[in-house]
Amino acid sequence: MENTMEKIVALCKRRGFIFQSSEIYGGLNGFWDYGPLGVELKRNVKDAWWKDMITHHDEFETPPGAPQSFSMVGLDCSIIMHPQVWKCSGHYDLFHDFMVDCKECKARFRADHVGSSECPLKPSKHPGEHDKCQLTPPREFNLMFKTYIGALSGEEGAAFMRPETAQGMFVNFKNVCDTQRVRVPFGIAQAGKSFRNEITPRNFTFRSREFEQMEMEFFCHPSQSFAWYQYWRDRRYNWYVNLGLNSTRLRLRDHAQDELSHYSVGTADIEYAFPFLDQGDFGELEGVAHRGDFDLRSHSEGKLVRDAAGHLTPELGPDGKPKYPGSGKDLSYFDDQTRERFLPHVIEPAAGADRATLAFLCEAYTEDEQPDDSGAMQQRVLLKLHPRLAPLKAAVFPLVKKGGMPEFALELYREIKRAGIPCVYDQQAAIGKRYRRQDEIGTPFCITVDGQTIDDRTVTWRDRDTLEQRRLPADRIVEEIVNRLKT
RNA sequence: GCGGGUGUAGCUCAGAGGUAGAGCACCACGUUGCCAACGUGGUCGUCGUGGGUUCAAUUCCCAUCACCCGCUCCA
Repeated sequence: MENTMEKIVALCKRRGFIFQSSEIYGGLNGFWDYGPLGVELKRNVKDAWWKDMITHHDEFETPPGAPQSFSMVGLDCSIIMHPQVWKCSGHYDLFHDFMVDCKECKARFRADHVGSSECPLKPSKHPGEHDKCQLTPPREFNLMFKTYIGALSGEEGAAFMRPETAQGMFVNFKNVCDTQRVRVPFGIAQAGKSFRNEITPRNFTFRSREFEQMEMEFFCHPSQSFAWYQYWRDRRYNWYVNLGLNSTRLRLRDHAQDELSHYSVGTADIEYAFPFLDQGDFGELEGVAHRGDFDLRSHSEGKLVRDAAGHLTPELGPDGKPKYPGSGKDLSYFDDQTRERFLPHVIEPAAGADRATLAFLCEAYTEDEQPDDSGAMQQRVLLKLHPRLAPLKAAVFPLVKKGGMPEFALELYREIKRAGIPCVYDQQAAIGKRYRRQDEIGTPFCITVDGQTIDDRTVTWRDRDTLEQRRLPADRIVEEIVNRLKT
């Protein structure tokens, strides 16, 4: 089914979910715009996340599987931060490579790894050692977007647009502790744009250069950190399942030891088998990482590296001082109950909002066959989106444009809108076509006003997935929609 | 960054060196009483963009941009 993805991309464009950025100018590789329906869908994804993380969190109750109760707070940091943030986080070095291409064998090597890389041309060992090798000079690859602060764009004003939202939460750890009366364990959550100069943006919105993240940093006592890691890993996986990714296309995968980042002591990915991937391949939706005390230490002492004994210590420059000095601020936490001072460990569930949105779209895309008015089977395209995620929750139709039906339907439509529920009114074309139009954009409920409505104020409630029809009093429609949105 | 493919109406696509077509969609009117209805009428394109060859280019050539596939990359 390699063209399933093409159909989804075409549907996204045709119905106004996702457009290519700057399309009238020929498009821009790696950038995408969300249309009128897409913005609703993606906002619903982010809202679901924010509400489940922050708004609906009960800090007095211990959730199932959690070691204890805890607090959650939100944050919204600037996209451009002090350049030192990225030096201490490790992004500056790791995202900033010099690469060498060989024009003969079409291979690319990191400039600092040429001596240890293998040249495809035998019998030479390393790139550049064979007579045929044609290496380009080292070229700079900046994986972070560089920008300039101030109207005079000199190098002294150079800065970067954040490649992740996480650092804003580490940098504000002390501010949150000092102002919010929170106690460890607690989490800080943030959703927002991030930017990475991906070498190969591809696969629709999956790998974009501008994208949105939903990240949370959970600060806990080191002795409890592994229990919290397991809690968040399972809880985040179930979040996707409960919102509709409940097929075998979703999986939770623990990283192997050699796959772990330089700072991580445990990481699990929540992955989805996107239709654009090969059979058996999965793409990352969210990474849940046990980051230890790497981040708070780095922003305090300076950028850390692992020494010969395997311990994290500040990386030193030629002068014997930290290569990238930290803030020098004490970011430890004092527990006034246990009289203990410690540097909290961090569990980080970091999700891609665009990737989640795309996964929900892919999972929802369904083709089935339903009989038309003459009983012949016709193909139907529908998005089986969870009602919480659907851009529109309901559509109201008059069965035909006469007999007072449009007036009644319009009034019902307005009542639904006044309740704050995204809804459309449509009296165009035949009733069957209107149902199908809504199916294609994932509207879960259609309400039809007919002749009987005028007599007894009941309407037809039609379900997107089952096509089932029920008769309900018009006055109970808003209540019914609200109830269905809670499940 | 490399190699291959693609780019024509909102969508799916046809087309030929002589200045563009179909189906669907969309809009109007009428009809239509629950799952992509019917009739009549109507709107839509600088043929991805820029340049070249030619009397004439959407068609041939070059470049460029975007998308797809493969390689490379992916803290």
